[in-house]
Amino acid sequence: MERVDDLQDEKASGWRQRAVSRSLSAVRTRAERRVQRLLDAAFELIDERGTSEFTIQDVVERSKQSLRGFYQYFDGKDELLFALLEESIRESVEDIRESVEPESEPLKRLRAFTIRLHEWCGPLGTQQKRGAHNRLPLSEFSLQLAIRDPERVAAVMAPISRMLVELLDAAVAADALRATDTRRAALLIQQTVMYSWLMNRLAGKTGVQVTAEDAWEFCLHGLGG
Amino acid sequence: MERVDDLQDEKASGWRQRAVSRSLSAVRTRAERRVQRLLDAAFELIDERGTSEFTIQDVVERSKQSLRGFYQYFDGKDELLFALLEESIRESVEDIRESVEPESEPLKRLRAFTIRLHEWCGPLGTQQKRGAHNRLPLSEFSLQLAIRDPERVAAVMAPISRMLVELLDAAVAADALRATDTRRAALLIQQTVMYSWLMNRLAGKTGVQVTAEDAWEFCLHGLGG
DNA sequence: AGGCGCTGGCAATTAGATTCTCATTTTGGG
DNA sequence: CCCAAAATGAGAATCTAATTGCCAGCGCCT
Repeated sequence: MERVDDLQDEKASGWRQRAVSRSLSAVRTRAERRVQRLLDAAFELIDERGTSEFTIQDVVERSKQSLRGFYQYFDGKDELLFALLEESIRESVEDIRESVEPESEPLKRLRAFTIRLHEWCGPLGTQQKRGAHNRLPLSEFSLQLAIRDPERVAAVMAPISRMLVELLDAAVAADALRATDTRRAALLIQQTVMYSWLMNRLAGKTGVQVTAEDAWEFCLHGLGG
Repeated sequence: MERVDDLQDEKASGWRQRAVSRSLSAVRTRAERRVQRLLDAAFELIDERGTSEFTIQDVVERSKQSLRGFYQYFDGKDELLFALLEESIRESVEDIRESVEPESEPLKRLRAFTIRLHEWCGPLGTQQKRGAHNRLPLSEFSLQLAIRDPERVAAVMAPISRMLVELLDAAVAADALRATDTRRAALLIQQTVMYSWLMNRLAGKTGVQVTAEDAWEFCLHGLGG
């Protein structure tokens, strides 16, 4: 399905481009629309049901496609999930970057990153952002996927990890923080921030909750700030 | 492995009661032996395969029971999983307590707790403990179960949480630590320590790993020690 | 026009969990 | 020791959801 003469053109930037041949532009357009519909349908289901447990059938029906079609584009359910996760992380990275940019001091930048990331991973606060998706279900499956395919998840989350390491390096360089290994520090921060919703859920009705601020304070001092 | 009979009198754990309460005292002994066999078989499978993904069939065959029998004692697979988790946590609490007792200073006690808990939740180190089970698969479970039934998991982990809060309260009382809310602090510590194996797995081959020591330092400073 | 890949619609297959049925065995009471 | 009720064992049947297979149109490219 891939033609040699297509490869000499501009460098493709994402999986979307590489996935479909350009010589068959009409087919490609159709295919992309199709894939997009599947993704949209899946997102809708997640938002509506507040859970990541939909069936392929649901997705197919909602998107008015056929099972046959689904398996034409995705090797299986996991592939769909990864695609959703990738898409979602793309959005969040963009959003977080916007949130970090206006700050100039290394520590404030790091703080902005932390707080925003926390918001992205947890349940929607009272202040719903634009037409953003309900991200909790996605966090849930990132957890499940991390258990059965950690490398894949790591790859998908790489953009976030990279940004975090950069911010940490900057902070260390500016002497605002001391950390022997920023990558290790990044792991600790990610864990604390991205999955605090899990512990909050476990805490349940006891009323104790770890807020974005709490998480930030904990990380900051934890790294000796 | 045949240490079941003496449980008849002492206070049985939650799942044990639930599982056996249906049949009354006479059959009880037999029933308990049966339940125990199922649990042993499940533990064996987990240890051998290093994963928590066995089928009920496997368990039934290994324990020389029948499906009928399995469902007589457990309402479903989740019940079995919870039973295993409960059992495993019982062991760990015991072990952690032994590890904490010899220490007298509040901070050292807290440290002992943290380090030991970390060892319990992660992959087996080079120093295998007694006939201890491979606990990583169980940690994986606990994570999955925490996603679909958080309250239940919270209940099962309560003994650990309680111990931690006590240690924290003691440390705060001794002025060795300042924390506005020890329960919140407990959540953060649990999260950092119990699930660092997940992040380590995500870090994968990059070589960066969070050790028990790292986790402890992070928590200690994070809480302002 | 003709061929071929893309598609829709569906039946078939697979894997596991959970239930059901029936023949046997065990238990408790007389 | 004998019987009715409860407990079991074996294995078939049912169910859910994912994944594949099959076949007949349809539209695009040459």
